[in-house]
Amino acid sequence: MAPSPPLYRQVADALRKEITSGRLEPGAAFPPEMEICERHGVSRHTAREALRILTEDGLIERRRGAGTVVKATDAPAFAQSIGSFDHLLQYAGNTVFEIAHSGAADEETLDRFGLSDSFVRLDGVRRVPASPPQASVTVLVRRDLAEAIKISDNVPGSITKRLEDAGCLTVDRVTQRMEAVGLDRSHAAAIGVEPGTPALRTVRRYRDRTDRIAVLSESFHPQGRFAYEISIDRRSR
Amino acid sequence: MAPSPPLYRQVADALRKEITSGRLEPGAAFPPEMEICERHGVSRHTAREALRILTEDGLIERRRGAGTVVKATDAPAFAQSIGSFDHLLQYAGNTVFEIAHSGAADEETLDRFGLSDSFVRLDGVRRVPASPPQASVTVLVRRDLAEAIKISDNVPGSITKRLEDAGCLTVDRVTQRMEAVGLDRSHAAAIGVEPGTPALRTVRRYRDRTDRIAVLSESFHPQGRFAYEISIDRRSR
DNA sequence: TAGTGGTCTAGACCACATG
DNA sequence: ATGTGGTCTAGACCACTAG
Repeated sequence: MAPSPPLYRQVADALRKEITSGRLEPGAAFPPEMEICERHGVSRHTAREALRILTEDGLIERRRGAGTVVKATDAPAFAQSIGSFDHLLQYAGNTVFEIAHSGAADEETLDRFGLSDSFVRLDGVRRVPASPPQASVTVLVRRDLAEAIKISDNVPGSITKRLEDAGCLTVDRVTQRMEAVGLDRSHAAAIGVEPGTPALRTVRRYRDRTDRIAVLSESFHPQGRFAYEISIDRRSR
Repeated sequence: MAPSPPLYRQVADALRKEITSGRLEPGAAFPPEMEICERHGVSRHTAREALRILTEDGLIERRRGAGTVVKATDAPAFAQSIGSFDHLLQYAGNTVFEIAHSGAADEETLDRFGLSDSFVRLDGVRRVPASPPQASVTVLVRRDLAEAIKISDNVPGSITKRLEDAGCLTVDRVTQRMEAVGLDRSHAAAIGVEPGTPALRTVRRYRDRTDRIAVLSESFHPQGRFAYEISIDRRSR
């Protein structure tokens, strides 16, 4: 005989069906705890445990005093977990950002990335010391942040990590865009390959708690020197 | 006056320090619930609530009967949440996988991807009907799965979704690898571009609950027709 | 067999939002 | 003022693991 699942899970599954079946639209009021206790004949603790599951699945939203409302009709089924920036960046810890030029970012550059604040621009390559460059990199740092730290010609690790360690920035969200391009002359020259060589262009926008862009990086990884890997797991239920 | 945080959070923070300070190594035994109750003068429910937080942060691991052990000394700070396969694939819902050739996958192909089981190979393109192809695609489906469903020449959406909907597969983990390449003649011809055109090569491995590879897809997105975007948020604490 | 974590009940007080 | 969800206690029984 299959052992029956715990009570709170049975209640959660019953409630989940109310939502995923479409009988409860997003925004609709959800029954209060006491009603669930009575309807399913369970204690409040058990009902709350069930509601906790639905909350963690993102199906409902609860507010003290106000009540519970339906938030979504289906739950995200997969999650990628990332341990640190270094993991996100997927650079070996021993790579260095070697800066060849720096200065204020011009209007055209800011326009190209849709930036409105004032930024400092750093151009260079990323490599393991004494190895061929892995990528040609441009980093734009918001001026107030760039002034808060000293940036030398050789930055081990990443600029954002430096900013976070210095306490001037907490990154709250990163968006990343990747596409294939052929390298133009300047990027090709920077990393010593032929113009037109296929490359992975990656643009990352780092946002702070106010959702303002704090740092933007654009990098070009030529064919054969880099691959980006992610693993996505089904959420444990 | 700042209101003091709830008891269970205070206990959780105290316990967390025990771990992150390094006084408790990964693998070390963690105090049992009753000891925490006595040490902090709280009820078992409150202690459990604190332990739940540490569990969700991945800092400890609990096993009924066996006890609690330290799992890691720091918690993943970022998480990417993905709502569905369609979101993962980032194809518009109306794209179609048009199959040009199909048959058993040959030894060389299996070797190239490190596969040991027997697979069926499908070659074709992905596109919005009546538009230029977005990508040249090869899909390898494990033979037992391919035989379980009927595969026509035009598959709307994705093969894995089809398999999941039919109930013959539950995908538990997807790994994805992306890099830039120049297109070879056959892929270039399939999507009507010049050989050597830069393209984003994406290989996805879909694994079932036993961690066996169920489906593998390789796609080539030429320059300008596709960009891959992800957003990663700091975990709310 | 002893001790652990998992589930469940009954009851209480509180903070907060809404009418 | 009422009802909501958030926190907390005290106590109980059970399933499981390990010595």
